[in-house]
Amino acid sequence: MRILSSDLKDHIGETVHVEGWLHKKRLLGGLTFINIRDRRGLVQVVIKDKAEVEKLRGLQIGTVVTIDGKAIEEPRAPGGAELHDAVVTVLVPVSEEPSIEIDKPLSHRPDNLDTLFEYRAVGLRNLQETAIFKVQSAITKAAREYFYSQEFTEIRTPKLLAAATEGGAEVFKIDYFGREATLAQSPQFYKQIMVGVFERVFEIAPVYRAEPSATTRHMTEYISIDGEMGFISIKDLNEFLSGLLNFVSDYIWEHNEADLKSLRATKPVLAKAIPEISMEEIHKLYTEANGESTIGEKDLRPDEERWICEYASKNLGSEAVFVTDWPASDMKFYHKAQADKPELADRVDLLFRGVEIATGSMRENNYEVVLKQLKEMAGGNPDDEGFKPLLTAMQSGMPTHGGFGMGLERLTQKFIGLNNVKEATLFPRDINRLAP
RNA sequence: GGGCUCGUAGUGAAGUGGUCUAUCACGCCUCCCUGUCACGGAGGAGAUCGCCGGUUCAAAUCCGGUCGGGCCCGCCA
Repeated sequence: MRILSSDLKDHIGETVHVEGWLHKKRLLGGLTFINIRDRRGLVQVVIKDKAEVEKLRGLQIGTVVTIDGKAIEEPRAPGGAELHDAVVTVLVPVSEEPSIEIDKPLSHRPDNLDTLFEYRAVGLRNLQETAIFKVQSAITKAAREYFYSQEFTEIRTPKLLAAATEGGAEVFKIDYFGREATLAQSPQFYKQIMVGVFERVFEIAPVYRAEPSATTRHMTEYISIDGEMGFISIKDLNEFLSGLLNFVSDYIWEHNEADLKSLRATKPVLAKAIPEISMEEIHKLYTEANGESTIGEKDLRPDEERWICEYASKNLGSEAVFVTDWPASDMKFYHKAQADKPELADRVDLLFRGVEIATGSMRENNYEVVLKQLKEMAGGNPDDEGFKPLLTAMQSGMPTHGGFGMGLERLTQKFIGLNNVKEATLFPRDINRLAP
């Protein structure tokens, strides 16, 4: 029966069977140490029999082996236990040396990212890389748990669409049996429609954006954590996002502390209720502090986003901050303007450690108003098959509702402290990269 | 789309006109080594310095083009 690396200490004195990948060889003459990697981590094997060592001659890291040996308690071994009197069986020999190292940390310098991604198939076996994606897996799990705890229903919506509808970002056009189709930029309309069904829904799925952006925070395909809920106000939305971010942070630091520490991540300081600052106020503060005026601008500059996060960290006790009161002139047709201040949109952006990780807003739920906004703000045709389902839902009874989209990779990047969002992506897609 | 910047063994780096027949580290190969865990030691193989053209007695190094990256801005998650 196979024993996993982390269970070795429970089998001291027994002869056990281990299966995994050769991860490291250290030959000291009469004594050889090898590390075997399995899904839990590494197990150290000590081999004295030269004939057993010879079985591994010429074989590279990655070779798939089984080891039968005696589990020994040994304080000098990592984890306090190791295997002795090992019998090695090579299951899959590997003679090609890896193009990129997998037993030492890989370079994440911006100039070297291309190499990092080029050799992803083997480079991801590097335990430092693995740690990033174990954390990401935990983030996804935590987010999902939080949604369920708040009575959300998980949904799946199509990514192949008839037409570009949402507006804003560029869309990918593809050939669909001779017709033109597009790839979804977001599940926006579908999740709103589903509020009429389930009241609270979420989806964690890829979205596609054909923007020719070449920055450390953009990709053409990324995972969007989308939530949408009915019978709420913008305050409820902020409260939910505060709860979500705090829950995820606490969860990963409880369950993945070793991974996070190995990546030199620090646990973020987050206010239970993440502080809110209006865009106007941020412009004012930034202008006062930096002498460069951004007053009146309809968006935050990237540098402003970084600065306000520093500010919030120092003065408001939170490394995340909400940006509220966005100008209505820039809002999308399905957004809702503030009831008492129609020049402002009921929208909020969540900034975390210098970047925007989520955008949320209240949606216009009045059919007549949505219809008007669609025509006037988006120049859209209500009879377009892309708009019809949403409008039908509006006609069929939609409560006040709102929701958000959050970038999983950006969230991962910021929790860990990676420089580029692509480092938090197994196989990143950007304007230049379509493989591996 | 605009601006800036980089390209040297499998990987990461040094070298900014001549002694470069290109240096170092990791990895790889051979040998030594009984407590390694970024093991240590001795030796070895591996690079037409992204590509094309130009300047020069002489180019990895200077210039032009080209291809491929990266960073910032716009836009966004």
